[in-house]
Amino acid sequence: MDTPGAGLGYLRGYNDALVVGLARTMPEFDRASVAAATGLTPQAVSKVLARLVAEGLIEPGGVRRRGVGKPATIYRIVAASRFAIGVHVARTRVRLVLTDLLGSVLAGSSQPLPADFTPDELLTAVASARAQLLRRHPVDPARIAGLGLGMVGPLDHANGIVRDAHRLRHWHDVPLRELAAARLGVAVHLDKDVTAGVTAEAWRRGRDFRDGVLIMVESGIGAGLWLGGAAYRGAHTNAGEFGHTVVQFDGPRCVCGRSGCLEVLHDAAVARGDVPLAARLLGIGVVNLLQTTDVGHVVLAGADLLRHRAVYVSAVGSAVRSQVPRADWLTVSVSVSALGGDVIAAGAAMQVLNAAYGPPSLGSGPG
Amino acid sequence: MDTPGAGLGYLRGYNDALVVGLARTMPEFDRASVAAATGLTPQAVSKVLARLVAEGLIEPGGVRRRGVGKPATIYRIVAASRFAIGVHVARTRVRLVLTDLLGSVLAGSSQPLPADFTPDELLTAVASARAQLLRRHPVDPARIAGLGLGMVGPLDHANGIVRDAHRLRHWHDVPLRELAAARLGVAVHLDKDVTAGVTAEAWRRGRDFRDGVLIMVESGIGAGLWLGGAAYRGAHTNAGEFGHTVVQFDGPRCVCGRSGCLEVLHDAAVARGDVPLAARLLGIGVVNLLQTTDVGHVVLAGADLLRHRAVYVSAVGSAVRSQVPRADWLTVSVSVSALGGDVIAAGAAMQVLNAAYGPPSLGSGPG
DNA sequence: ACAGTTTAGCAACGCTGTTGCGTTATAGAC
DNA sequence: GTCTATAACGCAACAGCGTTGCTAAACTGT
Repeated sequence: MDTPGAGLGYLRGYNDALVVGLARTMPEFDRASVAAATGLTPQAVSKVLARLVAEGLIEPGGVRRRGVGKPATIYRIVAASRFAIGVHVARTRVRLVLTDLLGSVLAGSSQPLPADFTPDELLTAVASARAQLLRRHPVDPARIAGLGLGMVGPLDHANGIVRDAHRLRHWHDVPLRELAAARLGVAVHLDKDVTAGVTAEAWRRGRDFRDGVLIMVESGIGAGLWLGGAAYRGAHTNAGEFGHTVVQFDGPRCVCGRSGCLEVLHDAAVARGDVPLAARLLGIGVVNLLQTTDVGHVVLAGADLLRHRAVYVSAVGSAVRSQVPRADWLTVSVSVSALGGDVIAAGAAMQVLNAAYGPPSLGSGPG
Repeated sequence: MDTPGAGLGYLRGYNDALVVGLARTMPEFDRASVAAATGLTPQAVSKVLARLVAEGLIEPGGVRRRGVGKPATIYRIVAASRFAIGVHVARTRVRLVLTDLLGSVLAGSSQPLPADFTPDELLTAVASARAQLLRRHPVDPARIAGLGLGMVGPLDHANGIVRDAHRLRHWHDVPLRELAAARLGVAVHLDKDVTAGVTAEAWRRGRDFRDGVLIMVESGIGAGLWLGGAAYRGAHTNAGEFGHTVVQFDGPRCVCGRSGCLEVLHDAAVARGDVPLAARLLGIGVVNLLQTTDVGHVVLAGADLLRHRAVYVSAVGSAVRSQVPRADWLTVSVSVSALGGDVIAAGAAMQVLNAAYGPPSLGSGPG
């Protein structure tokens, strides 16, 4: 990958994204508060706000009187100015959601998938679900920023190619991003399901969520990583293969070839009906992840986890409280995604929004 | 932390750093190759090169004839244009090195530390070792970019405060960066030892080293993380506490309170004289780390590891080859740091260089 | 000697955020 | 009712970034 030089366009995109980011989490804001939060001069903020108003992303709405002096103009984000469609490709069905610029889910639609579905069968199902979705909740097509796909890896995010989707035949080196863009006629984003999921949390929570992970338990265990204010995918889009970290090195053999993987132990406990043990094991894995990445937020998700939601939250929460070294400054929040079972699909949509209205990427190589 | 807006100064710093980064790894280069590598126009590269020549960081040296046409001017980095001093604070001694802009170690100097040394005793030892170092290898003081400190955590990198250095009394909430700057009269950088170490590898290897970890085995096991082209420290400068990840959840109790930590198992094996087992355990931990972070480079370091260097390299290498899912695109390099026992001190020096001549930081929040 | 090719750099330009300062709208005092 | 202090807004000029257009310079090959 090249390390591109930066020009004025990068600057504009970055500062615009900074303001959009503030706008997402503040119900209303004025010029002064943006200037204070960004360090930009009020005059520079005026120019940014003018650009965003021209694009329709924000709108002025009333004034704020703070005693003496001319009242400040108040701005609000226009949630319905942009939309995105997110797709969660699971093993037996595909789930689509429509979100607005705030990341709110407006509507959803599902389609079953044939066993061992092909790329073509997937795209047929997506096209049909999209039509149903937009019938159910019509929006101006010009305002749809694009369509995001979240699915199981391994895949190559940079080039939009599915390498070898786990437990799916017909899915070796499939250039899905291009196929989908051609078939559906929109800009397409392809990423791992868990990375899409953590993007949903980051987009909705804003700048507080600089470092976080999304733990997904749903036919396997994976983690989506958001590190230093951006999705982290690793050198080969393979980061977060959290289920295949060993927590009992002399334990039972896993399908991946290693012994005592978190996933094999967890699934065995679930199979025996011992969900509390499964949740405790997940807690050990989560604390391992915290020791390694030191993130501030752990978000739990996935159909298999949500089925025993209370058990998992309690086990992971107490693991974090008791097994992370005690220090008042070492704070970690543990929660279940507010998006529930839609988090992956919604996150796929928000990856599209993040690409268009989030900070531009640089490939910032060292020195 | 604020998320600062970006101005023209950021742009300049970023593009300058891009070129310095190329210059570090290319023995000689011309305008065209920089333009191709960065995507900047040749004219923009001319301006950057002129700035860097004016600063003395690079110099023109001869021409390159490529057949017909006017020969291209070739440039070289001036290794001796800048220097930095790096300090590795260990439990019983302090090690200083002097490096140049390329990250080459020019000279070293050590001092013993009293048992349970205080901040003041440390700074006295550093001042004395620095005097010795500069007597041994005199350099223009104006060319010394600063002094970096690498030591055991937990600490607060952003504010330069040692929180609770592990197994050291007198080290609670010590504002060491300010104390050292006042005492030594130079710009000071404070970071965890392992983060300094991985910075050394990144600074010397350049843009190939976008994602890598440095594994250090030296009175404990830790990892320094370099993710996405920058040091990754986590939300509380506590990332990389790799020794306290559990690899045998029903294993023996560790000092940290958890059971079956990598470190407690590893140290027990070493204590029994079973270094091969210790190395195998480290290999399991390294593969766990790879599953989580998917980095392209694993660098081994630390006095306890170097003592049995061949055993560790072989065990970790074969673990990576046999336990990471086989795929031709999933390439990981495993090596021992070429800097040997100086990697932490040298890395602390390179953190200073990276701050001054590496890419400026943004705190790029999402959206 | 000349043509063709490649590199270097001056000058004008568009765009970024910044600075200086005049304009506008309010609350409070007279 | 009028005036003054205050706070926010925004026009205009500006410095500095990379870009574009073009000319000059330095080489090889004919």
